[in-house]
Amino acid sequence: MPNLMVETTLIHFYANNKDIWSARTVFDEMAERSSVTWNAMIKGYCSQRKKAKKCCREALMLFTDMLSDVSGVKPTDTTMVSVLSACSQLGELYSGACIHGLIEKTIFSPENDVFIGTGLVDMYAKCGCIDSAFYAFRLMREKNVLTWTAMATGLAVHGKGKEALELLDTMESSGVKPNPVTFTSLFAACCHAGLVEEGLHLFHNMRSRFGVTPQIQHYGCIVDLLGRAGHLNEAYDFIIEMPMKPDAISWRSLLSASNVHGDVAMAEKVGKILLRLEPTIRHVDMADTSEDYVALSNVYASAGRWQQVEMVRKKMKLNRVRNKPGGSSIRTISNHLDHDEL
DNA sequence: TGAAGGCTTC
Repeated sequence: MPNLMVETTLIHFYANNKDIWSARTVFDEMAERSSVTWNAMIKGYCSQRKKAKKCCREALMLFTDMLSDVSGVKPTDTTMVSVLSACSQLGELYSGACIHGLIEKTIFSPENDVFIGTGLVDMYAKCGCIDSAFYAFRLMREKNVLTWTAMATGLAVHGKGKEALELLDTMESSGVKPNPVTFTSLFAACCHAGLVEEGLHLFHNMRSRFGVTPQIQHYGCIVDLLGRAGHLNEAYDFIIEMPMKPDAISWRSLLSASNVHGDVAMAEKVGKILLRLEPTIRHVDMADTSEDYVALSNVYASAGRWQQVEMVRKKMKLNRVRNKPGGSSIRTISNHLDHDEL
């Protein structure tokens, strides 16, 4: 006879191992479910990398099922944190705001719960409401490094680089130490606001002042920072001089910057390096590698070099790389639980 | 009140 705890653990196990469909089968066949069971399933959906949007929609649908479940099971703080994350990933402001309302009505105040508070900051910021994110942030009594980082990320995507750097000072004086993720967000903030000097200064001081050793993602951010600002040769040299093997992300951002700044020679050089990288370094998923072929093909197309465009297309076919359709993730006005896939 | 939960560059 299966038992509730064993089956719930099994849902965790399948979801953590990327087999969300087996997790759902276990969930559907259970005779009895606790809130922990529902949370395991909802969280499982929210943390899938593949088909993330579809899974986040499933999470929100399951959440409405949970609300109307006749067994009397109630959402908990864990449930709310998970569904806020689903809204963030989907850019679903309407659903996020509804869930915020539900949190205020049913559970404790978000300002006293660092998990829920951080979830709200993240949700509002990712859904385009930086003011609401900042309001939720200010109300929180306890803020940890994840809360500060979520706020910095929000400021970064809204182009508020100076404010993000000021946030680092306030964070420091509050006694919270930044972590490697915080720096990734801060560099992104500098990048989107064109704060090249400030970003480089922070990069050179992050170890001595904050005790955080730069990792490959930080080097990637600096490449992006230099590239977007048009310092393409500097960005190239920066990649070459990295103390570790450069990853595809660094090369890809330089390729994109070369395209934006119309430097066909640099774009061609970088595009070729990118395609020479082993597929495992470029991406685990073959579908994603199409972006690199398309990018290089676009370089040639913008320069009117149609023979090379054709050559890249042929190489793509030869390597059986399929083109991937694009999509948008911001949905402010929508039926918040519709079933279509983006 | 856990079998658990929040932040990351192209």
